[in-house]
Amino acid sequence: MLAARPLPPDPDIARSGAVHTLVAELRAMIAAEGLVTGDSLPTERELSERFGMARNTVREAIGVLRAYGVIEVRPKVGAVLINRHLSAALDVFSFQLSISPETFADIQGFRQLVEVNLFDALAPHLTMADLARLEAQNAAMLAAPDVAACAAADYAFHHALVAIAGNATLRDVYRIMEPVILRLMETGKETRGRDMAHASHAAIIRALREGDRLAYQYFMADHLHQGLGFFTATTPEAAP
Amino acid sequence: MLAARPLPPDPDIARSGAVHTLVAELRAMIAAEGLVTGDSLPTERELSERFGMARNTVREAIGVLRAYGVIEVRPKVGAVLINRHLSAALDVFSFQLSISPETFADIQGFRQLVEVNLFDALAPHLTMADLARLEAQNAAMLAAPDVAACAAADYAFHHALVAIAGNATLRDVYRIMEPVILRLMETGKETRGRDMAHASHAAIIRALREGDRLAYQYFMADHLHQGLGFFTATTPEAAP
DNA sequence: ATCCCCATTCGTTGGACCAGAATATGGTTA
DNA sequence: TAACCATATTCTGGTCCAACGAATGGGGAT
Repeated sequence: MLAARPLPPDPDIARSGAVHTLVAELRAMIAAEGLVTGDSLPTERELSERFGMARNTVREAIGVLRAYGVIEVRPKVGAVLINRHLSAALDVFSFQLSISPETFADIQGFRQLVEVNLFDALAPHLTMADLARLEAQNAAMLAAPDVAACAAADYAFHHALVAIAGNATLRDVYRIMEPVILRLMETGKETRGRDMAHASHAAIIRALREGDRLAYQYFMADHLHQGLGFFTATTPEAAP
Repeated sequence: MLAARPLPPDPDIARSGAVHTLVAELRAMIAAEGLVTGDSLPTERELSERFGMARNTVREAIGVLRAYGVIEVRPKVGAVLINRHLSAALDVFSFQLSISPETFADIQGFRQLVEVNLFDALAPHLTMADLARLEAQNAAMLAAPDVAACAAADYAFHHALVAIAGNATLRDVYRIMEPVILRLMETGKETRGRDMAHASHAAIIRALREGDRLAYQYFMADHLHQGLGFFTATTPEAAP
């Protein structure tokens, strides 16, 4: 079962076959007919008839397009064009995202970079409803029955914070990091307890409510630094 | 509206159906059996028998995994695990037909958030060689023969900047966004010329060399704001 | 306008055939 | 006998076909 081959001499993905050609033809057809987001493709049977291929082959090609975030197929209505390429690409990227110490460090560093400096992107969109939701999520963290639920609530708080900024790319990036962040938070909860995180969140919310940029940055940096501290102690290699 | 949804983080994508569950099960199987790059999966017929699904369904799931860059299927050999999810993500994102103005603004906003605040993550790792390379790339942008090459050099500059921070995950995310950033830069070059970008880059490098955090933030924000400004000013209605 | 029924469409299944590659087989020769 | 090469066999993926179930949108009846 274990492959003994050194490495495939053909690094190229299969560029032949009916499915691949059909994907290319569909792409060309979309471009030729000027279809835009929201338009729908013909039915599978019609496509199979038009291109002279079996419906299973058409389905496989459509599956590729769906995995690529180009179309979204709804039963009875057909395949409609969507604009979710980046989300799909990030999904693909994160499919095998390993939960390793390096990834932990990367993502925690990314969170510091983003969340501490998020205030300016956040403030213009912030509403009272947002603040109420953040407080509800913070309360839910305290009421969580176990560590996993607590970590989930913690993640929900930060994800909601990021979502308020209204940047779909940033939200997608956070979404793909969710499993890693959850693991990170669970470990943190086990070592530090949840009260500290709750207090930090409350301070962050207060700073947001008062529009205090410096206070927000201070509390957020402090909050994230707590999470970073525990695990840098467990990673031997953090240099160059 | 805030009903306690247990698990669906993204209700957009279809998270049901035999194909999706099989993808998840295959993913779990790979993790459970500790399969690594080079190992091979059972045959389609064996999988269909083991999971009680038709071979066509198994094929669709395998097609998804192949589109995700997780496996590469060779005739007679079967599906072997590969480690190409990053390049697969690049393929996915390059596949897109048209880039919407929303995506442009979105990614530019993401870049602002990241790159403007990158200084603190950058400074500890910055070396003289890094500065020299940045200057070389900036010079290359000026010497580029055409707009595409100029945009490529521009992207190389920013990618190198992000890479210096030493965050591999962030660097990969930037690589995934490369096609869109390139398109963005090409359009910018056509309207604004390259001298302005070159001057901004030079100012950024100077700020880095002098360790001037505020100057770096100022010039980077200005630089990225130019790119955003042109685009928001010239957002035409998408091709109907 | 509302409700109900039906036709259409996707989702999935089971089976079939074909081309090609890996392997076993058998014959040939040193 | 043993090494070697050509052939036959046997998998495996790639494609196609026919069919059924479930869900849903639309059209007709009220």
